[in-house]
Amino acid sequence: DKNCVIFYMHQDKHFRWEEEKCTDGSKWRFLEHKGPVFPPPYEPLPDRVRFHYDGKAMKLSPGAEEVATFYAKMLDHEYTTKDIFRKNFFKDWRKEMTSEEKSKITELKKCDFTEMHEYFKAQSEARKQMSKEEKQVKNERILQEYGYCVMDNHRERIGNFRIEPPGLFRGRGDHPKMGKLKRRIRPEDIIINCSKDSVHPKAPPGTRWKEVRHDNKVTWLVSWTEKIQGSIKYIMLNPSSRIKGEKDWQKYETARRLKKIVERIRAQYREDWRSKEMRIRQRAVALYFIDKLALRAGNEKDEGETADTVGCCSLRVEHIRLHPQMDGQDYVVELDFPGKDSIRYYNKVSVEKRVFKNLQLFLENKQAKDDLFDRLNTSILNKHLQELMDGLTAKVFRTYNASITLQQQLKELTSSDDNIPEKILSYNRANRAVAVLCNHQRAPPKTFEKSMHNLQTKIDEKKKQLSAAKKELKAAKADAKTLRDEKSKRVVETKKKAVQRISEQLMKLEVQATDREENKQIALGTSKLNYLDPRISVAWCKKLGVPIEKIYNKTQREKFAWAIDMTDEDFEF
DNA sequence: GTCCGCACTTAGAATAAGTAAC
DNA sequence: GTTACTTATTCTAAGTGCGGAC
Repeated sequence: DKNCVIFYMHQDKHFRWEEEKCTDGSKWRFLEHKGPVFPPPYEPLPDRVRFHYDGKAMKLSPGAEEVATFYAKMLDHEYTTKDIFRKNFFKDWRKEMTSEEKSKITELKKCDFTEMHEYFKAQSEARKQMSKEEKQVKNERILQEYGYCVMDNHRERIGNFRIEPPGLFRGRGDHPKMGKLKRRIRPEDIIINCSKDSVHPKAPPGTRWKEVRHDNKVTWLVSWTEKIQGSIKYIMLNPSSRIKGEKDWQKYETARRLKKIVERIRAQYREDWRSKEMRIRQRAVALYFIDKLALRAGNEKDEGETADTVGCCSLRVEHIRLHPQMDGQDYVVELDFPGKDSIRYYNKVSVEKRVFKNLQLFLENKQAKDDLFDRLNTSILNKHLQELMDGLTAKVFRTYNASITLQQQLKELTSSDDNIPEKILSYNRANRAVAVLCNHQRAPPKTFEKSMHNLQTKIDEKKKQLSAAKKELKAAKADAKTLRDEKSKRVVETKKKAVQRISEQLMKLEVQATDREENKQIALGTSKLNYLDPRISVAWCKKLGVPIEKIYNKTQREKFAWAIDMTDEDFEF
């Protein structure tokens, strides 16, 4: 049966497999869990920790105090300097005040939260001082009780089994709702999903769930509606689970099917650049961007509710500039737009003449705020892609291009003669090429300069050590030449080994420095976790004798257990 | 087509844990 | 043992894409 999926996975060293998946869209047959873990209730501040308004100490009602602490905790965060954040916070805070407080506290800038801030800083300091065991015993107990569920005969790890604690909404970029109050979630807000014939999770004493349902067409265990955006939040399984692993595997198999026909698709969209129909030209140019530049699809977003970010289909005139000539290249397209998480995408790319001419056409008679692709959206694009290949959507191109790039780069950069640190540097460089393609950026770590400096100091020291060791070797050799006895020969050998060891250490440090410098603003984790077929990495490790632990940490090995299990060194993406 | 609800993947930041240096 | 820094894990926001109602 084609629809049957056989899934192999190691867990607890027992070979485990699932087969005969149902084809009716059901995701499980049995599901039992203990429900979510709620954050602890609010603990009022001790009286000595005071809030000041307009220079005077003021005791707040518990409700108002709790919301004030959310702000106090963020005092040294940039958020609290932003107007929108402050405005949204103050508005929602006032809703929690008694009428007396409301009439007194009328301006945020007269509020002084510093004592509260200091108090929380001291608390988190104290928490750090707690012994390892103290923290772990409690965490471990909760993890064992709530961190696992049973799904179809297997005990599976749950991803996020804790309910999000109340706080202030931290939207990314220029988010219009940043600073708004994220209310405490109550059991009455929560929907439980589990098997009818399982032991249902108990709501905390004196409370009840909003609903208990038994829907095996979905994978979530717990859900609730988040009131700031009105979206639904879920508790789902850990990436190491069968249900996630299988889906992940499927994702890469879809990308591999794209590989087989991608040249045909490319030929077609190039053909479509000449279409008589505007909608087809737009579709073809957008697809070219998605394929060549690994752009995201770009769904529409509700204006005013979210930060203004775009993807391919939602690009506007203001995000693109055309340069017939630039830096010695023809037909240069300059793209500059805020992407997912408001990360800036900036790129100058030389394109084919037809693409350039089409873009000129799309821009004609338009204003800065107008859509570049006015006859296109993600739904139209994906419908077209679906016709080209079963399961093909815009994001499959990102997966495909990321994985194929890793495979090519690994081939290009690594040689079996390299030593392990060199191989790992090459792996990281291949990974980096993908991260650059996918525009995975990070803020340079706060300690970056210092840590680079420290590393350089280490390198300098190691260099001194090396020259000293070389000197000693030379002297030993001279001794051996004159004395010609066994003992001095042995000394030469030891010194030789020392030189070798130290120069190896130096090389390692230098490689590390290069790696770190090149990684300053680039985040490798996202591509490694979400875009790179793990079988490419596993095969590479096997072929070149690199231990898998050098590439994947424990969590990653758990997530990719299926790939580690099934892949031999000949695997080709 | 358009809109909307829903479920799921992808994302960088924040925080915790681990480790090396002192 | 403590501190300083690195790495792993957690957190939750922000995307994608599907399907159904109109």
